[in-house]
Amino acid sequence: MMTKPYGKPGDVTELVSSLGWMEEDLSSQDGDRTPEIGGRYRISGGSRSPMELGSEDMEEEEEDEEEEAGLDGEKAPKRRGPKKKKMTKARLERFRARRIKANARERSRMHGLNDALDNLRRVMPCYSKTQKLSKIETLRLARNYIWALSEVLESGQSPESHGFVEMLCKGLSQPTSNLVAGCLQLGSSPMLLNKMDEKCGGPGTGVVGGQQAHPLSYPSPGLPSPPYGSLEASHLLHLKGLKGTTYENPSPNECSNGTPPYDGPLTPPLSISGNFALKPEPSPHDTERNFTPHSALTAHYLSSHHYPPSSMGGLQGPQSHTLFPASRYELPLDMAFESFTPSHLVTSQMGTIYSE
DNA sequence: TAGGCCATCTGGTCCT
DNA sequence: AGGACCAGATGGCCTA
Repeated sequence: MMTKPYGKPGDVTELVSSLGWMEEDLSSQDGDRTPEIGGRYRISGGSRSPMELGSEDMEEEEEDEEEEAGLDGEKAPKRRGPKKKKMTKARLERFRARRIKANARERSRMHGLNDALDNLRRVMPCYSKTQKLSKIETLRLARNYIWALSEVLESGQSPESHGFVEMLCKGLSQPTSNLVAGCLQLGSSPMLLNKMDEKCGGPGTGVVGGQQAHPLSYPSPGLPSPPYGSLEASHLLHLKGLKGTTYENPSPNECSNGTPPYDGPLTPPLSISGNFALKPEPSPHDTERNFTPHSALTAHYLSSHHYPPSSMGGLQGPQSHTLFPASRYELPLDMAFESFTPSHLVTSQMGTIYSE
């Protein structure tokens, strides 16, 4: 996949040529994601670019000559801090090489972050490959989703209730709220559509998590038409069918849809849906923290194990001894959004999920 | 065209 | 020294 080229002004080629750089094939640093324009690497051309600063000193061949403050003027204010060493050619080259490597790492890091966000999007109540939630909306919805699910567990509120939808939509933008509301209204009037073609199980199978999924879609009046308003069926199905569901967790890689499998350690919220509970005994696979988008299974598990709501704050179940430090799992998603105080339910569950 | 969102570059800070 | 992480800056793309 080739991402869009950098939109930055300034072509490093000039700088490279001025330095005597060979045109490097930078693709080795970042795979196919290396941005190129016309085969040339582009970098920012900010006014403070060290490249430009350095280029002025390039003529200097003296090695590491210290600048004498006051050489250029008796009134010149003395600079504080470490004296800047002159950018010799060698130093400049090292600097650039470092910078390019750092840029590649940073790109890679951000791609990883985006991949994680994509994984998060996939477990949201409404997921569309074509109309992605923005990053901020994804986080907001995730927070609300956790909150709403905890309410389902704690108060027995129906996931089909108006309140559930309201919780999900709290603080979301209008379009996202419409999307979520539209998706969840499906719960009472599902329509069969082979939406699962783009989900797990391949075209027509509709198999999600070992169950026969009922692909849902929502042609909501006044709402953006699908796929904007498409629904990840498994969520609602599990929300609706918390009782008596036999669940076999598929491999995390089974739901790839052509996207890279998610094989890294899961962040706690994502792991709500892991097969944490149905295998009391740690298996060799437990360390992989299998992941499937069926968050409501947590509810299923907890309810089937008769965890009273009162115990959620200090989980008294068989695995309560494995609770993780609360500080680590206290929903950082809250962040700068409006005040949000979910029960400790989810936090407590995390300890269970991750018991090893 | 303004505003939202995004990808990227960059320099600073902290840590190993 | 080098990597991870972060926040600010910048510019492109898209949509209302």
